[in-house]
Amino acid sequence: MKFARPFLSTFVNKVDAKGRVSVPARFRDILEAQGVRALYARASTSGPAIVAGGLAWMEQLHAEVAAHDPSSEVHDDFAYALLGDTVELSLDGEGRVGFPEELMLHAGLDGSAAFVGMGAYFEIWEPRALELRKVQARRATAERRGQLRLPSREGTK
Amino acid sequence: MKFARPFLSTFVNKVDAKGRVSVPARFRDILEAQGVRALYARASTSGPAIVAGGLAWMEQLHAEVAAHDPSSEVHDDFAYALLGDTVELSLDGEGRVGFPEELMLHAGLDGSAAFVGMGAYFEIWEPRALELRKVQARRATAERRGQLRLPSREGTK
DNA sequence: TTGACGCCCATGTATGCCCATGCTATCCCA
DNA sequence: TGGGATAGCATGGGCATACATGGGCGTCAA
Repeated sequence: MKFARPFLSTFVNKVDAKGRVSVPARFRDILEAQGVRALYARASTSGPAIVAGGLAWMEQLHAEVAAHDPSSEVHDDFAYALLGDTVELSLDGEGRVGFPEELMLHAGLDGSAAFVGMGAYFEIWEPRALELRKVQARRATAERRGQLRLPSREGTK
Repeated sequence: MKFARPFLSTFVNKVDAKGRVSVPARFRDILEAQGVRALYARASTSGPAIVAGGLAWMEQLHAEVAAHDPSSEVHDDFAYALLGDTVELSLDGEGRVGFPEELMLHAGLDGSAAFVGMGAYFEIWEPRALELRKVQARRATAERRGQLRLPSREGTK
């Protein structure tokens, strides 16, 4: 599979009265380059955030599930947790999506949403919560200096 | 074979007085794209649920059975369990199906039914029971992610 | 005759689709 | 170099449609 362009940077957009949010244009381009005007999203298991990605990311998850014996417990666990909880959201003509109530609550979204690129996928946070998380991440990263691994020629810039 | 659009997410619909349930529109689209306005269903062997899928899924099961020596016991076991207990249910004009009494009982359906996408197929659960199963699945998945680190990509986070 | 089932129509609500507006950053030209 | 023009993007709101749901009627089979 070809290497998809990574999701980068953070964008904060408003959530309107109808619960819609504009997906940052940069992210939109990446998503559409994968063939569909849609994104796939589910609640993060490690924090108050929504994890989302494009078709390529979704196919990876699907492949990961399909790689296991269909009659195994592992397969089912993965399927329920990864596929059963992931929703496909199509973008409207202006590039917006409406997250299900459940996801909005999980991320504590209210008024505005922060899209943060994570490479192959991205996350949506309540802006303040993300800021706190970032502070923590920067501190942890500073302590781990020298542990960064560059496997091959990653386009990390 | 081409990469089929996977069944994703979870939808909860009501079971009306006549025992009919609306198949989620998304699922319907996938089913119809496979050529028939019908779905194939049988009782799950691993829990109180109905396993269902479209023509593609059915053909895959059929192929699995046919791959075994017709005179072998494995072949017969698979045939009885996978094919013999599977029913073909056609959708009505509004995209609803009526599950046989036996399947309703097996899944403990009563009032409402949760359709959960599992990729190549999907399952129908009693909403509460599914939620419990999902909690367990998420926990198991989180633990496994700690163990087996996939080198090339992320997965969940 | 009496259900069971398939087929058809009705309705409220949620959803997607479409057009309009304003902001901003960039570019062009004087 | 300053000011105006322009295009891309985020945002708002109205409207049509799709969807889930409920109910009626006829047909076919025990």
